[in-house]
Amino acid sequence: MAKAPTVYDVASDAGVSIATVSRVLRRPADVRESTRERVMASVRELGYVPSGSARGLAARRTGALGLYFPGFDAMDDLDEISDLSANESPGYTLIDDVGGAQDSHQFNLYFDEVLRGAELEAWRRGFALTVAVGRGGLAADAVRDMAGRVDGLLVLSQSVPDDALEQLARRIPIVVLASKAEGGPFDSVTVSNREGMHALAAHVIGDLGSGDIAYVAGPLDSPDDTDRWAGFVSALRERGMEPGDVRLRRGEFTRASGRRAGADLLASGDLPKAIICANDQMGLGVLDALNGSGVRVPDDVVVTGFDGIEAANLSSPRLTTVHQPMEMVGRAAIQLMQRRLDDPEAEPASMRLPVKVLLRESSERK
Amino acid sequence: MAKAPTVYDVASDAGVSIATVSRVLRRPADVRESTRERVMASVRELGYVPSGSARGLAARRTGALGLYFPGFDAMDDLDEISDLSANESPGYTLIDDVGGAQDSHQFNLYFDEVLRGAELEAWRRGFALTVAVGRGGLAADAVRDMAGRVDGLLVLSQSVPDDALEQLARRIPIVVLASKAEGGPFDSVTVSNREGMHALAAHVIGDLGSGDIAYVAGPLDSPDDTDRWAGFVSALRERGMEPGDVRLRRGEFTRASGRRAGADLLASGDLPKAIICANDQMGLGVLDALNGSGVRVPDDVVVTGFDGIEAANLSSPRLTTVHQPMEMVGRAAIQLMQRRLDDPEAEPASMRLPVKVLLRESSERK
DNA sequence: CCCTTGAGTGTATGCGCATACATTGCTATC
DNA sequence: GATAGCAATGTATGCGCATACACTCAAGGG
Repeated sequence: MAKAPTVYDVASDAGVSIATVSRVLRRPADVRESTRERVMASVRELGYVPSGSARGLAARRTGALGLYFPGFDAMDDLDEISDLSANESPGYTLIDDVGGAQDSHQFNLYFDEVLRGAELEAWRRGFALTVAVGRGGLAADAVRDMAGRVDGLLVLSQSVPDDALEQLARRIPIVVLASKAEGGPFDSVTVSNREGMHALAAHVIGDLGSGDIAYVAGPLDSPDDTDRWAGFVSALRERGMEPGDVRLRRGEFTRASGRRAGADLLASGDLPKAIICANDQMGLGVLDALNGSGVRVPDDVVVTGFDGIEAANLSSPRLTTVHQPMEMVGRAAIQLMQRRLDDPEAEPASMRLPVKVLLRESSERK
Repeated sequence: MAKAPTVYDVASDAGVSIATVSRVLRRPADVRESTRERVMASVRELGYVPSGSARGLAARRTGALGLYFPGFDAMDDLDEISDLSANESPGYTLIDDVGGAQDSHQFNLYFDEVLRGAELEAWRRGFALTVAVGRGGLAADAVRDMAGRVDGLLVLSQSVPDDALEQLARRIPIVVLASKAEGGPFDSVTVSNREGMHALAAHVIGDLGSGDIAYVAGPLDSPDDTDRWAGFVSALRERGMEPGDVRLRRGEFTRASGRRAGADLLASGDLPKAIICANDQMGLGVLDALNGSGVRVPDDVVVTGFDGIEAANLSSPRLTTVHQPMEMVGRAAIQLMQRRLDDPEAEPASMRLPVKVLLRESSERK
């Protein structure tokens, strides 16, 4: 790895000054064509690549945006993969997976899709995108480090302590994703959790006629859960019902906890007419429990989820759900960031993205 | 956004020199504790965040690694999401999705998982990870820009023109993912495509007894397809069969092309005993075609896929497949990069990662 | 023929940090 | 009590680029 050539090398090779080299790269129109070609030839010949650090320092902008997500502390089973001698192994393992768990680690699909949208939009605008997933307790440090190297920061709500965030906001624009509160001090992107659940619940209740309903909620500290519950309650009230009229169970947004909730309801010997779940994983878990017991969905019980994950589209019956536009969340965040960079003084804005209520076989009789 | 404080501001606030400030942050042990605390207090008070650009320039390393993936040109339907007034909308759309397509855009799950692995491993090593997805014809430019801002580049095979890559390799370490050829000039990570398909095919053929087999291949220009075919052929030969003894169809790695292949085989009126597909999407397509026609899988026909995507775990019957360790690919790539950064003169190395052959209901009779 | 004008290029500087080297003030040593 | 030795800190410099400003030169105007 020879020492990387710099503007100086290119300049002397092409017989011009470094200013001209820089201009050829940044404002080609300002340079005579013959000069430009000479410089470009040297650039190619030397394999010159401008230093991002030097550019960033001189121009006072890095041209990169940062995306920070909270991680799952648990996943850090930190084994080295192997030494290179792995090449000697047979290269495969035979596994009898018949009857294997249909459960699956689909845990951070949320991250994946948001990232994809953010990357797309960042690319369109000429930004690089740097990603970091928080792990362990060093969120504040990690995000701080990131803040030093980007022009703007996209942060998932709750992933960074509020005080640390406000600190950073003094230096660098911040957009909060999936913020619980619109109208905070930051630009933010939210999803119509509440409206979506309201629409879904209203539909289910309206179809049913009867009010015999169970609600499988998520953890108490989840803002998503709070919003969805609020939407559900408002739909109830429209029908003259109260939260007290509903059988409420609380899970952890996991398929296993959905299975438990479903089994409990079965065991009670008195199934409700509908089981509304605060997310898809739990909805799928409920389906698991019911499918194993001869109960027919949707004929005996209607089941719904929330999120619109892929597995909800592949279950049988397919799960009625509310699809969150996760990729759009990423894209919208970058758009808000662009706006903020263009006009640092603008009032904090909030984008609320629409959801799609997908009525499928788990709730619709043909 | 007040002007960001610098080392100079912190130094004067704390009554020390900038060298001391820098030391407090980088080599705390070299500074007396009382001084250190004074400096840290100023850092906190001023909300100081070190400039990544300046650090990178002075230290000659950016502390970031880059991950470059080819994109899907088609996906760029570049609509602006909306103005901020979207907040006035109802926030949801009701969609009757009964009988909706179970097909799904699972297109860049590969990207997602590799990224996740790379991010994890980069984080462990204190690197930031910058991602870019190539779009349009500017791969060389985009990757060049990226090269200027990272200490090392991970590149998916085929995503960057070879000459551009070799150019860059003179300046910056490069690791190629899913390289077709081990033993090239670059460090690379590959997956045991060939060995996996060999094992799977040998298992199927052995079970079957008979040799009546169809193979649904992918596009001719796919290195993955080439390797898998090679593994398949070697398994055939072990049984004394030749490629000519097999019915070969070629698809495009899509579910639709799998459906077509399945329909064709059905229409021939003479189903083979096994249909080996070069990827899961096509395998699922074949299942789609067969499921609609009363043919029983695996009793009448065995069907297999390759890749281990989630949908293959959720189909009915569940699809026997070969699972690629995509997250491991990302992790291994970072490990190779670390090694290369530690020892720039090391011989190019290649890691071949093992796959898992997952025998499931589409090939196994109980 | 002198002056103005503008296109094209060069010179000089600063961006914010890390770090080699110099300096200071102690303590330990004899 | 003089000196070597070390810990703690300061001074000065360069990293590679963008860019404000200065300069040159040729064409056009008076």
